[in-house]
Amino acid sequence: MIKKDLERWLQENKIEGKIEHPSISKFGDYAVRTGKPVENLSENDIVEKTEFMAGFINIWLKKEILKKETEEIGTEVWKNNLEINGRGKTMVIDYSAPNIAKPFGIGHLRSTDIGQAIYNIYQILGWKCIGDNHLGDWGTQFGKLIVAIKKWGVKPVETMSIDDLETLYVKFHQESETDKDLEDEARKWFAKLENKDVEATDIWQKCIDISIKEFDRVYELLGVKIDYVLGESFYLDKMDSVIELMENKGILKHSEGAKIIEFENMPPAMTTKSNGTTTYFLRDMATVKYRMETWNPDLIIYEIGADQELHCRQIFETSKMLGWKPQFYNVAHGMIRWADGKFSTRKGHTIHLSEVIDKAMEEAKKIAPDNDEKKIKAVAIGAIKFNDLSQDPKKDIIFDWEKVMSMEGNSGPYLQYTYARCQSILNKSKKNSEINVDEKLESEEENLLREFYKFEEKIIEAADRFSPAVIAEYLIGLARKYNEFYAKFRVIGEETEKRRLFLTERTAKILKLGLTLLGIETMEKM
RNA sequence: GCGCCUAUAGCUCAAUGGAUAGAGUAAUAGUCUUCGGAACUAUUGAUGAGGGUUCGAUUCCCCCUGGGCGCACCA
Repeated sequence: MIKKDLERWLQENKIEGKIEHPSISKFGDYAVRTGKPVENLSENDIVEKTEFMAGFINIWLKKEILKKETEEIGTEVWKNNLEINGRGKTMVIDYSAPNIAKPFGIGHLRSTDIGQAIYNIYQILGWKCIGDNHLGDWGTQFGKLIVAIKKWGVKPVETMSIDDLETLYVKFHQESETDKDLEDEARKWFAKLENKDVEATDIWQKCIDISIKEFDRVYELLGVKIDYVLGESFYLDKMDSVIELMENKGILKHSEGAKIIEFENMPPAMTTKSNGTTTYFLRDMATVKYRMETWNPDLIIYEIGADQELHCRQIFETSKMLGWKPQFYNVAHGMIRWADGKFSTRKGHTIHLSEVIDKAMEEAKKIAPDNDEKKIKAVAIGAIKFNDLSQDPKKDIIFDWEKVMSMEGNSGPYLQYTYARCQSILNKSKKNSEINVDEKLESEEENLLREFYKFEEKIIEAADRFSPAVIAEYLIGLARKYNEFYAKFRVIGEETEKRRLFLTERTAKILKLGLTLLGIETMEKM
């Protein structure tokens, strides 16, 4: 990796400071702020020249090394270099986690596609990755659902769709505003469920079956496969031992009939309610314990919305109190909301993912009516995912129909299109791709050559920052540079065909690798 | 009330202490007898307010204002 070599060289010359890519390319490939010039720099394989300006040492890399690094991208050597970063380390990532009996909303999409991208990024960096879909399949919400089904269900549960279930759930909330007894009834039914009541369990199981079927359809559509689906109910028989551990550590307090854990700088977390039923906090603690015992991870990542930031901090802090060793991180992605601020999910006014996909597919069809269904779908999903992935995860997303379906400019389809464009040239040309760095390059060509090697750095940065957006931004920049080049020069039939093929081929390679990391499909033609 | 996040161009986003704050979109004017126009070129346009730290602040600290989320029997 060039950056590592450069760091070594700087050390040899006793130059300290953060190396960075200058804001403008005319200041070189890298720069270090030293404040004063440094004399007698040692000879080196990678540095072509340096120049002191405005407090910076600007550094230009040798084209020979740029060529070598570029050629390596995607090869075994390259993969091996990346893998060194995380070799021997294990991470578990908790993502997607839709709730049973509720359609897959765009909120869960965010968790799903960011989580999957982080998984892919850590994996290419050599980590052993375990994806765990922690389904919301337990809790008082089922008490509510059972009450609603028994009171207002007009057909047998097993024949209901997931939308029917959602409608009933929403109705429960509306009715319970006036009828206060409903909440109590729901809690009683949940207690029955926890005590393995036959009727409650039967209804619960049927709701699970309906939901899983729907989720599988969505994951298939999104091209997402999560290693494990261990919902909350999986931990039912694993909670007692956690309670015992907490008792032994003396961190469990009794308060108003409930069992809680208190923290110094946070509100308390409840493990057991006054009626004896368990909470999702306790199930989450059992989950951490199970993950440790099963996979012994170094790092556990939660890809969960910012609305559960406190809950996550309580889990992390409690784990620390129990002396558990993994590092924890919560992506705490921002909420999706309208431009005017409101996004009322409680009132049943959610946006379902299927609706977004349908609309995006219509849009993709308008642009290219001749494309088959498969390509239309890949473009539509590419647009939707990219919209999510290209923004800093922790910021809220303003939901905008036009932007979600955008297929121009900074968009997934722009990248897919650029890739297809490259492939089209590569398929037409009969020549080998090859670059001779002694030839004088056009500035658009040189811009490309000086962009390729950064890919590796961006993957590492994305992992450090838990932000796939770092890669998304880079790919947009690369595609833009390629299209600038493309608009100005021809490839096929020119004297310079070989080297232009090289630039085209390398651009395509990175776009494909990068999009794959983001979980976005590429196609040869579109 | 307390805690966490957040404020950059008309709109949606970049810039994680550095050089001239970058893109997309919208608007306007162009490029092309297209190796694929889902493209390219050009013009217009921005750091919420006030302090502080620093050689240097969109970035760090304080305060004010606006927005989002959370704060025990939902998950």
